[in-house]
Amino acid sequence: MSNTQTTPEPDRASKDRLRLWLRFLKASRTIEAQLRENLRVEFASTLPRFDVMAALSRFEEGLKMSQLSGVLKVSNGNITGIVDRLAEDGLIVRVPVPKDRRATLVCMTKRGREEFAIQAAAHETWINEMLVDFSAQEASDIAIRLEQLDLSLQEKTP
Amino acid sequence: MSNTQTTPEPDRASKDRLRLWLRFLKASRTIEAQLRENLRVEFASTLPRFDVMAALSRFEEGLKMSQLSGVLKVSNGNITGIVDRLAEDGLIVRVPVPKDRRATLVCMTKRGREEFAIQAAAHETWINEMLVDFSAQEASDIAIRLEQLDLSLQEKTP
DNA sequence: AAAATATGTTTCATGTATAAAATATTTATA
DNA sequence: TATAAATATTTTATACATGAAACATATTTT
Repeated sequence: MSNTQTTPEPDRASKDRLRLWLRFLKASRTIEAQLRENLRVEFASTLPRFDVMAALSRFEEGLKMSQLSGVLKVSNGNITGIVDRLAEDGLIVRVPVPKDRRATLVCMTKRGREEFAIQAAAHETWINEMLVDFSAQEASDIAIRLEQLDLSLQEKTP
Repeated sequence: MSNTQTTPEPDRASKDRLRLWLRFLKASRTIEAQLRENLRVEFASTLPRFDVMAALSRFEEGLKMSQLSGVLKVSNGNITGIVDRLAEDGLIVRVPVPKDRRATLVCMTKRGREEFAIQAAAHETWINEMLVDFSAQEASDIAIRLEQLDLSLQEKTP
């Protein structure tokens, strides 16, 4: 007999993990696509714009550009354009940082906060409808499992 | 007493589902970012290119542009550019469809198949390492659960 | 204080991504 | 058989997304 213990089992687990990832990716993309569509149709907005507003809404005192890209884990250059457009729309403002003329602080405007409250409520409703098959318990269980996963992934790439 | 049964429980489940989605998205983005980085560094390629090759490798006889965008669930116009570049690199070819001069069939070249085999093996290894915390059983269980989710999502938006 | 270095942001080149309009061709209809 | 409707793809305009280079400003070193 050939490799009865070393090769078959690792290979099996590897295939199952790959399958898990493919399903994971598919579900994630389906939900994201629906959210994008909803944001576009209902609010003439996009997911990146929503993400930036969501991040800012959690920091009343505002965030610097680099903090924003850090929190959202997107590149620095990317944030510039999104912030430009949100500022044009009067939803956020760039405020100079007193002690550091390199940096700018990005804050929500009153209109931005009002607008985001509306969009966030709609967003939660959309998610709730899409994930209605998951009970509160199951949702909570998997969320915890994913949190562990994310922690282990962070350790691998610091 | 006020809403003891109708409001509190649905609200609780809604919050848990939202939390699940946020964790889901975060994990998905972390893994995707790592895959993108790996593809870029190891093969000077990208995830969309890999996706197109993966789709074509499952259809020996090739796919039409519209079938390709259907399988990958991305827009028609998007596929054009990706296929352009893969064709320039000699990994795929556009073949005219005999009976229909509007359509073109996209097929892998021999070089494309060889290259994809290498990349797919590396891809499986990367995923296996990232998801090593999941046993074969757990991976399989969640994969099935996600398959059900995706089915229910397809029903909602046909 | 001048020079080197580090930090914060934007700009640049390139590659996805979308929806909508344009183009080309096929098929159905009148 | 014209012409209308349907199908297949590309083009266009706009918005993300990245990494790298350019800039501006702060901080540290000598």
